[in-house]
Amino acid sequence: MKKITIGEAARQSGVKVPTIRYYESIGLLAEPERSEGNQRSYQQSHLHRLAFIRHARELGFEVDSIRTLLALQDDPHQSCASADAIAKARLIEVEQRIRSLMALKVELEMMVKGCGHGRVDQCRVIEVLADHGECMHPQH
Amino acid sequence: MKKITIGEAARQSGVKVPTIRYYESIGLLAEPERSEGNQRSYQQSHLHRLAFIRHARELGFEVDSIRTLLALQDDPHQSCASADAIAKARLIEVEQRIRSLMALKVELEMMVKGCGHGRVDQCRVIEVLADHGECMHPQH
DNA sequence: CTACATCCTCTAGTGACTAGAGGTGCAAGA
DNA sequence: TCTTGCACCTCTAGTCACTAGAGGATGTAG
Repeated sequence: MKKITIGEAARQSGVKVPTIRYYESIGLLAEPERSEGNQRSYQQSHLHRLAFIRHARELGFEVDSIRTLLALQDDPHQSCASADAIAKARLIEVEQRIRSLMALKVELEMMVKGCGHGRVDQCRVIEVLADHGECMHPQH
Repeated sequence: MKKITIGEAARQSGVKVPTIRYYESIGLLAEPERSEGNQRSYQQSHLHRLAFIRHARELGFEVDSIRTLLALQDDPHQSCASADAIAKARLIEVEQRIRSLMALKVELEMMVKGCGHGRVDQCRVIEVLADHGECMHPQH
């Protein structure tokens, strides 16, 4: 076991140093040993944990969901129904988000296309924003 | 000019009462007149402003961008280049966001599909999160 | 006149960090 | 051995765009 400093852990995991300390403070990452001079000294298991957290955050899972997922990971004999439920809920969110972003994209494209680079009083961007009725996708 | 209370403004604009006060506090919405008893009394112009802000927020514009857009709206003889630039920047963001959400969706679908509803140690959800190498879309 | 909804201001909390102040530890070069 | 200088430490406060709640005033319907 060689000592891994917080900086090294940050480099290897891609999670920033202050963020690692933050994860520790909210109990997402176990407190590591400390050196003589009170500096954090991580082990491989911490790096795995950080990778897990990072990946989950990138996938948009909230810290609370990650907490649940980590607890599940620690107890491999448990049913994975909760993990499945969390992932499914996230999938539904993502699908919803994609749908509304697609609608938004169409609207923004129309705005930008309509803009003749003239003066504001002929500007579609402003006009469309001002009048939602002109919006092609009033469901948002 | 009949008096429009903040509650009425909220109902008509779809912006919540505390949010309207918040917009006033950050200078996004002009301070309205007050009644004898110090209650806010809005005019039609405030409602238009609120509709504009709401729509722009729904489209994901930040408050600062909205501030710029509102300033542009107030001076219709100005060039609309800034409005155009803001909308274009937002469009690029949205396209990027859609791309990464699509990748994410694929990954989540695989996770959920792979989950045999057994125990955690056979669970794809946990496994994929733990090992980014298994991820089909390592660009995120 | 009395309920009662709505309004007021103010402070503090949310999530997930990020920034900065002010100080300590540690390894490498002179 | 000393010193330079980066990396580390803790703590507080700031970010964004709100949201929640306390504690009190106003306005309106019956």
